[in-house]
Amino acid sequence: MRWSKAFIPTFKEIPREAEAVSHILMLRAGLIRKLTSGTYTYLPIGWKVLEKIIKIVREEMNRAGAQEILMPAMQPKELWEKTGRYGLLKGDILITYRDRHGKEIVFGPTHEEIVTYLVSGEIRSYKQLPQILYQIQTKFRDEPRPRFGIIRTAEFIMKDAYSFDCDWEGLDKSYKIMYATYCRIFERCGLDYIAVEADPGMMGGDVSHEFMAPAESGEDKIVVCSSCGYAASLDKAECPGERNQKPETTNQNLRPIKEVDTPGITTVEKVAQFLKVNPQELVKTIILLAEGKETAVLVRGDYELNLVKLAHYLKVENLVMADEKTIEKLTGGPMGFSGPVGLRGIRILADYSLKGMFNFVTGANKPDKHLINVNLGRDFSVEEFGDFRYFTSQDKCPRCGEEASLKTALEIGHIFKLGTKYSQALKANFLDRAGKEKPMIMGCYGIGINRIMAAFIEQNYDREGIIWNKSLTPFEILILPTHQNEPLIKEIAENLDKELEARGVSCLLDDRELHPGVKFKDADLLGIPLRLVIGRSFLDKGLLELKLRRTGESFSFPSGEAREKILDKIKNLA
RNA sequence: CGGGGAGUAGCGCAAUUUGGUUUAGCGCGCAGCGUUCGGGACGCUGAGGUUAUGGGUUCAAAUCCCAUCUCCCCGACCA
Repeated sequence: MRWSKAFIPTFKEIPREAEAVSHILMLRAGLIRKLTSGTYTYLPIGWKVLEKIIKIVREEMNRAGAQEILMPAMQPKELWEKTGRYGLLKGDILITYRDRHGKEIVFGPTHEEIVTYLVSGEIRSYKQLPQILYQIQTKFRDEPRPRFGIIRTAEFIMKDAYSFDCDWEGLDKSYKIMYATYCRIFERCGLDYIAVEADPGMMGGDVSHEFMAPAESGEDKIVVCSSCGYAASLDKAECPGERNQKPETTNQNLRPIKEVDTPGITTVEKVAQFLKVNPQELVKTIILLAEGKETAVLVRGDYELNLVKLAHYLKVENLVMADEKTIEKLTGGPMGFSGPVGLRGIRILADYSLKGMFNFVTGANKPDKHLINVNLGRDFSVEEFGDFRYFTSQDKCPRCGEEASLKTALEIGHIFKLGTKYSQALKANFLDRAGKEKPMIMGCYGIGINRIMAAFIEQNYDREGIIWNKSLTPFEILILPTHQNEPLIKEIAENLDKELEARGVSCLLDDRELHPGVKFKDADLLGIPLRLVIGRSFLDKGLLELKLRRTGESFSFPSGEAREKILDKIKNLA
C-alpha cells in the first residue's frame, strides 16, 4: 500500500479529550476517527488490524468446532419479555419499533434471546448436540457515559458465542473448550492477560470468568496472587478474614457502652478523627432494600461493602441502598447515624470483620450521637455472618495466604455458564435418549474485538508511538525512501515494494514528498515492526538500513542482499 | 439522572470581564512559487467565518439577557 493513497489524517496536536494512550495514538496514527461522543470509525489502516484480530478469532473458533452465523439485531419484543430481561439491562438500550402490522420489535444489544429462539426451532434431538454458534458484528449500547476514548464506546465490535448442551457435563466441556480457545486467541494476539473468576451479574448463571488485560487505563480492578495463581475480579475476590474466629463476646476487657456527641459528623473518616480513634474501630451500618425488604449490614469502618457479594448471599437481584426517608423511619435517626443497637424487626447481617472487634463505635440512631464501646452479643445480636466486603491491598490471598496484589485491567472477554435460564423461558428443548423433553444447557461467551486492539496498544507503546507485533501489525514492513525526488531511491523503493508484496510480505511504502524527519516521526508513531530506510547511505555506499521498532536495533547491508535479509527478519519477528 | 466547564476557520486557541479602531485575530494545517531535504525546515503569496441554534435588549452584540441543542469532566454503593 502506498502511504500517499492511504486515508491517514495527521494530527499534530493531541486531542484534548483524549485520556487513554491507545485513544491518542490511534487518532494520531490515523487508525480511527471520532464521529460523535462514544462513536468512532475505523480508517483503512485501523481496519487492517481489526481484520487480523477477526481472522485469528475466526480460526480459533472454527478450530473449537463453532459455527459462524449472523443474527439480526432486530427482534420481536416477546422474546425479551419471555426471559424477563426487557428493559432490565443496565446501560443497554432497546429501541422499539412497530412494523406495519403494529407488532413491536426491538433493536437489542445482546443475542441470548434470539439465538435461543433460533436453536429451539432447529434442534430437536440430543443427536444434534452439542452446538456452539458464534457471530462477529457491531453492537450498540446506550452507555450512560462513554469514556477513555476508544475503550468504552457506545458502539463496538463483538464476537459473541453460545453453546448448547444436553447436560451439565456437556456444558462443562463446552465451557472448557471456549476457555482454552479464548486463551489461544489472546496469546496469538500477543496480549498480556489474566483469566479471573468473575460475577455473572445480570446475565444469570453461576460460573463466569473474565479475561483481563492489565493496563494502567483499565476500568476494572482485579486481584492477582503471584504465588498460587489465584485471580478474581474485585467484585468476586474472597475475603475470608475472621471467618472461623468466634465473635469477641466473652472478652474480659469489654467496657460499658456510652453515648457521645458527634454534631453533624456522619462519615467514618470524620467520626474517627473527631473521636480520635482509627477507622477500623468503627462499624458502618448500612441499610439496604433487598427486593424492597429492609436489611441492615455491618462492616468494619475501613472496609467497603460489596453489594455484589451481598446480593449473592441474599439470593436477590435488586439490592439498593435505602433512601433517607426509609432510614429515618426504620432507625429513628437521620442518615449517617445508623447503628445496630436497638434495631428491631429487621434482618441484620455482619461481615466477618466484625468477629474480631470489641469496644467499637457505631451510630446511635439519634441525630448527632454515636455510641462507643459497643459490643457484639451484649448490646445487639447478629443473625448471620458472611463475606460482604471488598478485597483491599492489605488482604492476603484467600487461597494460599501469600501477598496478593490489586491491579487495574481492561476487560477483553467474558464467558458465562448460563444454564437453563434462557432455554426454559424460550422453550428451547430437545428429546434425550429416553425420549424425554429437556431444556438445553447453555453457555455464552463474548470478546470485544476492538478492545483487543486498544488493550494491545495500552500494553505496547513508547513515547514515540505504537509498537505492533507480528500478529496484529497492519503491515509487516515500512519502506521509507527519504528523498522522493532522487530517482534512484524512488526506483529501488518501488521495486522492493513490488517484489516483497509478490512474496507475500505486506508493505507500506511511504511515497510522500515530505521531509525525512516527518517520515521518521510518522513511522515511529504508526509502529510497524520493521522499517527499511533507503536514503543517503544508499546513494553514497549502496547500503540499506533495516530498523526494528521495538528494540531500535538497526542493520545495514548492500541493497543486493535486501530481499534475503528482510525475509529473514520477518520470519524471526515476535 | 445530579454537579461543573465549554461551543469563534479543518484542528488548537485569543478577543467576551467593561458592547464601539475588529474589516473577528493568532498558531498548526491547507493551496501556489522559491529555497531546503537522515529525526516534525524556511521565505513570500493566498484560500478559508451567518462567532452552536432561536429569540430578546440596544444607535450598535462574538460580547448583555432568556430558551434550546451539542460536547467534555466529575459523580450516580463509599455510608
